[in-house]
Amino acid sequence: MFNTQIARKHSSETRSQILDAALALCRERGLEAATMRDIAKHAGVALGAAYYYFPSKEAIVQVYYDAVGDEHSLRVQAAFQSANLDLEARLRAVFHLKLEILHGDRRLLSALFRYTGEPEHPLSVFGPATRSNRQKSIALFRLALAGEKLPEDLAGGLPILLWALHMLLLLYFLYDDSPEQSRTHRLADSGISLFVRMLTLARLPLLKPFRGGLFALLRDAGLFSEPTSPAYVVPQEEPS
Amino acid sequence: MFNTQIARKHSSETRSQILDAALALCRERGLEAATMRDIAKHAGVALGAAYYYFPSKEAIVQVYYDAVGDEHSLRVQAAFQSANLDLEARLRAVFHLKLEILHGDRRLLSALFRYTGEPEHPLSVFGPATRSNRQKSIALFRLALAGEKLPEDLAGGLPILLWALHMLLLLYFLYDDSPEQSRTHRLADSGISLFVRMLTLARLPLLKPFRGGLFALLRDAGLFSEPTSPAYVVPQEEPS
DNA sequence: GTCTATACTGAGATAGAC
DNA sequence: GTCTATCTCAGTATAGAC
Repeated sequence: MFNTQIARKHSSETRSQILDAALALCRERGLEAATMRDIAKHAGVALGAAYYYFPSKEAIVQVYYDAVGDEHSLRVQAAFQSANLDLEARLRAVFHLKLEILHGDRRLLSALFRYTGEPEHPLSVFGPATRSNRQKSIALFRLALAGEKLPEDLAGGLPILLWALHMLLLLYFLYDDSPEQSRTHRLADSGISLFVRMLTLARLPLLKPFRGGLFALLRDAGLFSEPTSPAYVVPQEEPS
Repeated sequence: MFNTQIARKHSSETRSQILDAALALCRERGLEAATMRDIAKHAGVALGAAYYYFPSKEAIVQVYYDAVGDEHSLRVQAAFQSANLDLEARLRAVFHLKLEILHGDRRLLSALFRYTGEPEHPLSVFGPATRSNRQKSIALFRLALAGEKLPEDLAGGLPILLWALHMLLLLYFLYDDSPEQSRTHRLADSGISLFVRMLTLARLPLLKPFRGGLFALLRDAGLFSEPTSPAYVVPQEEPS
């Protein structure tokens, strides 16, 4: 599998030319329709060069997936540092920044969703091969919740639950034909608002049976048990 | 697109030989790995014959999708007629019968999920082209809820919500490596139990703000508004 | 190590003979 | 209705220029 560390060995700009051409073509016409030959042609290189840098079309999607995650981490951290936000505002930042990054990339996102039903595939967003992408994303939700006083099970589980809901939102985003996907943004806001209210409600003893039932269900589903390296919080930028 | 009505024009058994071979191969090795050439060979016909009956490989998946839906409708109706079940038992029947039908077909199901992120694709389970499959499935959940006294918005929305949850369960099913996917079955039971309890809770006036918020959210998401032909209840078997 | 040119393979899909 | 031959094109392989 391609990974970004190898990139440094290649001195020229050829790689990014190919990547740019690939992403542009995929944005325009989707992954299927963007052939490696077209990509190479648009990048001004031979077919072999494209395959030299990206062993397959999927490798390009992988790089895109990683890049989106990194960009999201950077922007969320910047937002959290630049202002003292409350829980709702932090969650809104996480969701809307993601949507902003993906704005215009719905066809690329479609390409990624394609492997969702194939657990063994290296690009399955729920599969073992993308665990580190997932962990980085979950860490952002954990960061958003960091200020809250929560019982341990919730503190461990809610970030994963939020991540899962955010994946559902991205699916909604793909189907959202409103201008600029404004419906998706509104849905995110309503959902976050409801989530925050429920979090308050969940502390009421009256709702214990409900809360217990729901979270037992999520725990059974494994939603609360994605293994995490305890020390991991947020991806660090390597000094170049 | 292929549809089952055309089938009658083809007199021979060739079609079902091809279909059987195709489904067997796809169950065994997945859609990608099952080539049309292999399918034709296993069915004992030439490549051209396979394409004569199924204009594309996707057409085979389409036929499978339709067949699963029809089989599910038949079994659910049979279960509901053979005994007087309460709500929880009816919902269990709908969920477990679906899982039984799909048992052993996880690779085929994977193939179907592949198009979930492509709204325009004829096989997208959320797309306009599969609306009738969806309506048939939603009708079964409506049937399961039929005995309950519900406010109008819930009566309209809950079947769609249950259908959406059932799709999530199928995704879980694909990732469930427990023997015979027993975890999925248990999760279905817990989820149904919780759903029924929540339905009771939702009637308490105390929870009005919560219920209002959640259902407003789902309505905004469009989950409650999939257009339905009012007269439609359950697919009828055409007398042959 | 970086890249070009070109030919090969395998698979979906089609045309036309019978 | 069925077969054989063929087309197209993604992806691969390779040989070699620099």
